Amino acid sequence: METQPTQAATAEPDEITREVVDLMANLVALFHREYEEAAAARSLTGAQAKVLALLRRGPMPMRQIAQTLSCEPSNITGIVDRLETRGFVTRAADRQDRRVKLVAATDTGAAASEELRESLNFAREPLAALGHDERAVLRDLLQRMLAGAAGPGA
Amino acid sequence: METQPTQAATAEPDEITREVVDLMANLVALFHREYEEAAAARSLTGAQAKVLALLRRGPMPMRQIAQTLSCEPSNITGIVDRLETRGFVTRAADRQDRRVKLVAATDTGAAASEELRESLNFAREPLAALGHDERAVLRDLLQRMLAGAAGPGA
DNA sequence: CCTGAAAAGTTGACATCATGAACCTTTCAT
DNA sequence: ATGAAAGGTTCATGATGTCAACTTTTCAGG
Repeated sequence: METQPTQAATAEPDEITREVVDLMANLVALFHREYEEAAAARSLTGAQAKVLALLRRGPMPMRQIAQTLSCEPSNITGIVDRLETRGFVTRAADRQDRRVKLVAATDTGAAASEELRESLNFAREPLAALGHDERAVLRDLLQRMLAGAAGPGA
Repeated sequence: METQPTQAATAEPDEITREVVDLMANLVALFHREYEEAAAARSLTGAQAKVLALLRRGPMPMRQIAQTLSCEPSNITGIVDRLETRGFVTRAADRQDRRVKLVAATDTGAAASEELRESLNFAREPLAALGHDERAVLRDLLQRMLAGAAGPGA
């Protein structure tokens, strides 16, 4: 199966590409809704849940959080403020560079984040429509799509 | 490796499902970022662009917009207000039911929405890695995933 | 026909998110 | 030692989102 050269990767998308884009848009909307709902069920906002999810791998400087989420550092200040007030994260100065504030999830915060992740049955429902082999095909296709673009959670 | 299934209530997420979910999450993040950027490049917010996109099929009552986007009607009021101020949409009372306000895209609004849609090269980049036949497979898989869930573009 | 309940939108108050400019502290290169 | 640069914060501002209260319109009973 050599890739059918559309020979116009930047010019005009064909019909199938258009359809896939629309399907992705719907999927994105669906995912977003489920994520917000699951977060709200734990009295977290989507943004707070995203930050908390980032901290699963360990403490992280404010700036890095902002870069990962593609937003301004000043925005993160407020989100972390609210998470800190509720006892989900802590702020600590970095030993090496005292300008840096390392944000770390507390046990409570990590538990909430993990719980939320488990409850995210977004894909469980839609994916149930697919068989095992089809899921494998889907995985391979998605992997190749993401191979070129820089993933955020890398 | 805690492959120990704590419970198999509805479906035990196997390894492939888990991988697909993570891939989807990355793809969703990528798509979302591109969408916001493409909208911002036309001085539209994501929410405004979404509403405008909904009107591609024709005029729509406020309430239906709210239901489709899963938010409160009062929220739509503000978004449509701003779109109307910029001349992207119009509000008109329905003939049959004068309580209903039909929101319709102006030519300018429709053009902006279409232009944004065209510029969404999110999929052009990642999808370029796939051949024509593979894109068709992907489309079919996504279609079946969305068939079960209530898609917004229904 | 009249009255009241229900539906569609709007308004207002309020919290969150997001940006940009100005600012403080710390680091680092001269 | 001095000044530039970097990491965070603060402030002002705008957009998003919810909820409660309100207006207008529709519709069902009496």
